[in-house]
Formats: sequence, structure tokens, C-alpha cells
Amino acid sequence: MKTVDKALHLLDQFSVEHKEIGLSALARMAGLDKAATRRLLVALAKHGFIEQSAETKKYRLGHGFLRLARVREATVPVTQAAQQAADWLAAQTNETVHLSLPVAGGMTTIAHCLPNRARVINIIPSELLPYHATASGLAYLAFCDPATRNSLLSGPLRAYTEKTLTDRQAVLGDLDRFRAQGYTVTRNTFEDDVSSIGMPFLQRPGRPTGAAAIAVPAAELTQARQDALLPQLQQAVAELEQRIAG
Amino acid sequence: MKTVDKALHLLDQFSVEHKEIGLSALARMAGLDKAATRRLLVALAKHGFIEQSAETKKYRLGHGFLRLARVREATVPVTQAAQQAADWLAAQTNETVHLSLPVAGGMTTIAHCLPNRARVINIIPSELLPYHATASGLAYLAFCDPATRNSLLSGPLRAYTEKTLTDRQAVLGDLDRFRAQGYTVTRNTFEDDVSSIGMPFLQRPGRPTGAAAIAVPAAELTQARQDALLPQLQQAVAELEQRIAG
DNA sequence: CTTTACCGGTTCAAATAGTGCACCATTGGG
DNA sequence: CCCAATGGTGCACTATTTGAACCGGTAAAG
Repeated sequence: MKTVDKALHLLDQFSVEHKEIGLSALARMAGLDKAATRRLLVALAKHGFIEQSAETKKYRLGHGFLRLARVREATVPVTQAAQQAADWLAAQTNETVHLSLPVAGGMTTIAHCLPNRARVINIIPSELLPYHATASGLAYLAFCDPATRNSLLSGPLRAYTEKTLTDRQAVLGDLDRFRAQGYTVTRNTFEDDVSSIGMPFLQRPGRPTGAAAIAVPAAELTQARQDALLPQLQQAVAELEQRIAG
Repeated sequence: MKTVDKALHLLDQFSVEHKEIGLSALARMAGLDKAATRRLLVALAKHGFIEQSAETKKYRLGHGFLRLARVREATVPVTQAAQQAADWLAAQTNETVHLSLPVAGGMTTIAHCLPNRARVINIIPSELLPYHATASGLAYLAFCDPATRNSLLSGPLRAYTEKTLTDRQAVLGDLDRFRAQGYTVTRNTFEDDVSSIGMPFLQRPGRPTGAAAIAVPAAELTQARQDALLPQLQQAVAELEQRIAG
């Protein structure tokens, strides 16, 4: 189904950073011919997944996604449950929390909560969390099936900081360790001075849906702090799994 | 792009009423061959728009929609603005309000608000509002372009109550009247004892995005009541249009 | 006031991708 | 135990998608 692949690949080009894209630009970004791109856009538009700005002639996502997101949320109420989990965990730990789901290129934030204090780790919800450099991404990788893992790790591993692991073998080694201990820890691998503890949440054993993570200023993540945070993260994940199972 | 059409047509089969659908059932519903259906589903699943229940083997919408709905909402914040408009209008009028967007087969509710009193018109948010039988649907039809109108009215016109107009010519005649006066009024055409006043909200002149409607117990919609409600509906729509234009 | 270089959009012969029947292996009533 | 469903697949046949080259228009550069 190469044609469908291409159409959906077009949709993947849109993001909070690229809300509206012109025909030529979109064709270039997706690596497709202009004519093909246009045909695909017309088909997508027919079903409300794409619309074209009348003045700029640029394309943007259509309202079709609102309806289907509602249906999806009625089917598996993750977003709602995730927000509850985030709020609870942030209140318990007094740290920044975020929950994310896997998409191509990284994990996307679906819920987050900042604690009530002055110095906190901020979160940019639109930013994709790379798989190899974040506690959330690694948590997902560690527990997903090997085929998915290999495909997600197939691209080049960018170094976000000096501490980012860019060697595939080293990452895979870490993943084994993480899988054994049931959670992930990263220190300054995505942003300097930020450490994180991550844990996947599963729909059923061996099938991770997404990941939860607590982000802490690097200096504050002592062994004692980590030991204190872990059970709380575990409890939040357990309750979330309960809620999305039904 | 017939292939893309078919793939998207599959997605249209899913609704709050049909959250999970088996392969054969889905093929039947969409009027496609089983093999073709499966190939399309696999392609959709690859991009996170479909997932398969491991136990029942049935298919359901994937999490891809959550992400893209977020992007869409960041692009054109209709849902948020619509909810504000619904809340304001319900408070002003002390009546039930709902805002909806056009999709295949009817208008889908994106925001609604019930007033603070005992006897109210209830709303089932997942229910599609048929174009020819509701104030919202007619409001959209009256102001959209003729080609869209014809295609939306092309199917058989079901009689929901004794008062539902099922003659295409009669509906078109009403639409002309509605377009002239700028709003729609329906009396018991979708549910008995419910009257509604509807109005489209436009992205730009001649381009309706969706519709707002006030639902009132039929006996209460006197001429005086209608005259009182109309300016409030107008104001709510005007403010909503302001907010979604930027 | 050209010239150049984009842009969105369209065309049609050539190449490729999608089709759907017939066929499994399972599952669950009657 | 059988029949009628289900989900899933292989393959000869055929319809669809492709993309270089092409418009006409606009905007900045010479």
C-alpha cells in the first residue's frame, strides 16, 4: 500500500512547528513529486484531513482529526487517564512529570504537570522526545518488541548533549539493563542539568503503550531521592494501567 | 487517488457506536474486498492510525489521531473557542446549546452546554446530527457552496419524526429562506417536542466552518422567545468567528 | 522593462501498484 | 460433529499512480 503510506507520510510532516505548509515545500519535505503530493492532498482534503488556506494557498490539517480523536479517546481513554496520572504524580513528588506516546521520530507528550515550586524543569509539549536520549524514549524501547526497537533505532543517533549515547551498541546495552530493573534513568542526555526516571505503561505484558517520566535537576537526583521517587512512579503507572485496561 | 480514498473511507467506519470492528465486518461496511481491507489496515496501522486488539483481533483507531488533533487544535483552535462560546451562550439564554462541525453523514458535536435548570433538552455528543433534519445541519447546508450541498443531500432523506422534511425540493426551498434570513429554525424535525434555532459560523464569507444551535422545548419557542434568543446567538457566533479567524 | 526563479497547478505516456478470487487454519454455536 | 462464520494469505490479472515537462502568475533581481 505504497500510496497510502505516502499519504500518511504527508500528514506526518505537520507539527506544531509546521502548522501550514505550501505544496512545493511539502513535496520536498516528504521526498515526493509535486504532482503526486497534490493528488494525495486532494484525496486527504476530500475526507477532511487536510484543508487549504484560501488566502495563502498553504495546506494544513483538517478537522477530521478532532472527530476521530474523540472516537479514539472513547475507545481507549489514555489522554484523560494520563492527565490524572500526571497531576497525581507531580503532586506526590513535587517534580515535573510527563507522559508520552510513541510516534515516528520520538515520543510525543500527551500530558504533563509542573510542581508548585520555583525551580522546575520545564516542558515544551510540542517537542518530540528522541528515543535514544530520553528516559521516556528508552523506557519505551526497552519494553517494546525487538523489531519495533530496531526500526526506531535505525536512523542516526544525534548527540543532544555531551552525555548523549550515540553508539547503537551502547544504547542496546543500556536497554538490557533498564529492562532488567524495570525503569530507566538518564543523566543530562537530552538537556544539560536534567536527569530523569522513566517507566513504560503497558496495555498488556510486553505491549507498552507509552511512558511516564519524572524530570529532576541533575544535582538533586541523589540515590536517596531516586529510591524515594521510584515507588511513586511505579504506583502512578500501575493506576494508569488499571484505568486504560478497561 | 482511489487507494487513499478507500483507506480513509475505512477510518470513517469507526465511531463512538462502532469503536472496534472485525476484518470481515469492516470490509462489508466499507464495501471492499477482505484482502484489500486488510492491506489498507496494515498500512494505516504502520502510521498509528489503526491498531488491532490482541485478544479480539478486532481493529480500532490508533493513537495517531491524538497527536494530529493536537496539531490541528494548535493550528485552528476551534474546539477550545467553541466550548467557550457554548458556555457563554448557555449561561445567557438558559437553554441547551451545541456547536458542531460537518462530517460525512451529518454534523458532529464539538462542544455543548446544558443550562442550570430542571427541564432541559439533553444532547448525546456522539450522535450525528443529520443535515436535512436539524437546525445545525440546515444552517451548514444553507451557507456552504452548492456542490457540497448537493453531495451532502444526495442520499435518501430519512424521516426522524412526522415533521421531518423528506422531499429534496422542499428542503432546498427552506434553505433559500434560511439563507435569506441568516438563521434556521426547526420544529420537531429531528426529535418530537424539540425546536431549535441554528446559525453557521464562518471562517470567511461563504465558507462555513460549522454551526451553533439553541435547542428549546417546542412549546416554549414562541415568537417572542425566538426574537430574544436570536441576537444572543448572533453575538456568540460573532465572537467565535473572531477567535477562530486569528 | 526584461530576466530569472520561484510558486501552485495540470497533462498524459510509461511504469508500477492494487485487486479479488480461491484458498487456508481457527473458532464457536446448533 | 458439522456448518458457517471468522482472520489471514498467494497469485494471475488489471487498473491506478507516476513524474518530467508543461502552464500561467508573481515577485525579486539585473
